[in-house]
Amino acid sequence: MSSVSQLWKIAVDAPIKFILTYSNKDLEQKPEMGQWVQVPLGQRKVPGLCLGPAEESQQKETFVVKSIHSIDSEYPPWSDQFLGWLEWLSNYYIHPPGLVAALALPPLRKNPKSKTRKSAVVPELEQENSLQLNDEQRVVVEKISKVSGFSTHLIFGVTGSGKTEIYLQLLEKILAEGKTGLVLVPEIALTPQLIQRFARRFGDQIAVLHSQLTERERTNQWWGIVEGRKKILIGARSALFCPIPNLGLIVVDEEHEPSYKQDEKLKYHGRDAAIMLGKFMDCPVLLGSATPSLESWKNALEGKYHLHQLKNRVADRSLPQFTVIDFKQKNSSQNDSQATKKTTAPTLPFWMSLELYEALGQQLEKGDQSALFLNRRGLAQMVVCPACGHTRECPNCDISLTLHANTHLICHYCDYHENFKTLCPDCKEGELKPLGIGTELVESDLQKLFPSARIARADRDEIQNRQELEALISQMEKGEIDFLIGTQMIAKGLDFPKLKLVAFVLADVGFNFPDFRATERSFQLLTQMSGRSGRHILAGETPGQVLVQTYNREHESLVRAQKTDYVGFAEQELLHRKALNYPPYGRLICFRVQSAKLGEAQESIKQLAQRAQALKAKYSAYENLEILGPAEAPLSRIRGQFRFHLLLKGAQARILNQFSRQVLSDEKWFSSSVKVLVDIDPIHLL
DNA sequence: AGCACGCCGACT
DNA sequence: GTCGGCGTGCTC
Repeated sequence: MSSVSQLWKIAVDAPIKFILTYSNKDLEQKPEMGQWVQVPLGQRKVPGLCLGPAEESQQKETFVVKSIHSIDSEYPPWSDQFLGWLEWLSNYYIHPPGLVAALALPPLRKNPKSKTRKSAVVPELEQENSLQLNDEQRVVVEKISKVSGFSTHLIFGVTGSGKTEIYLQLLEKILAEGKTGLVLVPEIALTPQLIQRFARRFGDQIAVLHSQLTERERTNQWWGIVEGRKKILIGARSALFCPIPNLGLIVVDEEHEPSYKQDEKLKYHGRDAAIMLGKFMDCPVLLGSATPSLESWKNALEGKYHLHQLKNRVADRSLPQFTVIDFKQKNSSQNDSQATKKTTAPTLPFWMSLELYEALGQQLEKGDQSALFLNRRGLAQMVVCPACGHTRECPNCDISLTLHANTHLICHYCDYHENFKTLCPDCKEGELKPLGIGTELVESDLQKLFPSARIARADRDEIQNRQELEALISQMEKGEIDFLIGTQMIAKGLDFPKLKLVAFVLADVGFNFPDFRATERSFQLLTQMSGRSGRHILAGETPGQVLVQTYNREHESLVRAQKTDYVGFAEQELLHRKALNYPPYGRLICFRVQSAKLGEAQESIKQLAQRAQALKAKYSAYENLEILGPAEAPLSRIRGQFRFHLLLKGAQARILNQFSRQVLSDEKWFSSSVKVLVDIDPIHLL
């Protein structure tokens, strides 16, 4: 037993707001800062991260200090910098320190006789040398490789301008210096195509982490990095939590992607957390996007980030031709135009313009591929009784049920589903009629119009996992698909040489979202999806096509996307944000209260708001802070939980954070049947 | 997150 | 009578 018993700060793997104190009296050796230990907690034993010695004076009399059970020697001690980053996450996002720390552990114990079995996670491929850079790319690589220590760089370049090659060459330089690299990619863009590209360049120095690996695969990849056998980690946002030794560069590709924000548990933003990690590790951080988030764009304009612009597509590739089809006009003149063309065109479904029909026919004739984008799943958005107006709604959620396959009504927010019966259950007279449009309807209508076409659909119903997505990608590559219909899923990272027409079935779906970021997101989606069309067509050849069907031809996002004018779009949108003090000017924190009992949820949000108002009135530091609400959440009930929220808006993140802690400091205010959730820098307010 | 405790409905 | 459903509370 050690001669002197000391006290230690331990972040335990349990949802406890505080860092607990344990002694080392039962240990042979003292623990080290950054080491994992096993500690008794209540009736059980849990892992805990040692954050260093605790001062005796801090000790309260209200509890009996227990002793650390054992030191877990499986893991090397975490570095001070990495501990600092974990602590920052816990403080900034107001999340229990031990739960943040636990994210940095692999899912399984090390396999003692792990024969470093050749994993299929990273394919073995013949290595390729780096490509010749064009002048623009070379300037960026040179500038970034000159800086040392922490700095943030925004690489703003259109689709096809060669951002990935810049990442690859900078990573090569980092490897040559004996350091390691981290590349973050949105989960959906982490395709075999992308992994192969890295594997061809870096061979077996690559490790990959994403949610679809098995726990054993993830554990093995984790150790490959931690033990230094692998030098570059490519992964979704959670790869940030791998304690990479000797980190020299962090890349965040498609930094504008909303999926970088985790919206449960620790609600961190992968891009922001990556920048902080770069700060703690003192290494450069690269953000890349063709449509930067307004947050990053503003930081670049203000000189907080270095801005690197790529204006040209590599190898002289051409931009697609972008046509907008105005449905408002269409509906008044369609009868005429169809009358004249009656001999050639069949009666078209309501969602399809003659232009789209003809363009699709041409693509089919040429043997080229087309993609139809619609951000809505199912056959019909809702079913309505024409006799009494009844709509089928989810019994657990505040939402109408979506019709699928003409047989099932499904709730898109919980797993509720029921058989579709046409007789109205309310008035027992009318027949429920499908209303609205979804990907299933597009698919079935298309098949009727083009019986010979090979059609595939890519949405959450059709593509359930990575294997299915990979199968679809390979079908597209082999040219076995003529028309690809899809949601968001087909907008990211896919690159098909024969895809020469991209159509937006109804762009308006994105415009009317009740969220201050709706315009930004629409612009990003339009631009991103357009970039999929004719990626490999050279200047001078017939360019790819983009067709956008809309009722709102003048929508800011559409007008700017058509002109490929990001800078103009950003300037305009920043003015709107500034006027309302929304991000990136003001900062937001969203409190959400939820309970199965309506009354308790209402009562709690009221008390929360009152407490917030009282605090604001009491301290002058808070006088410029806005308290919006309380209000019913736009989706007022999900999975049987009633939801209310309160939005805080302020100029400084630090003040907002402090305010939120004070508001939450006594949760005794709420009955324990209600849950209070805090979302720092929320991305969507639903 | 677990795990215990405690309070109500169903069954050998 | 007890078994076990889950709502509630606590963890140095």
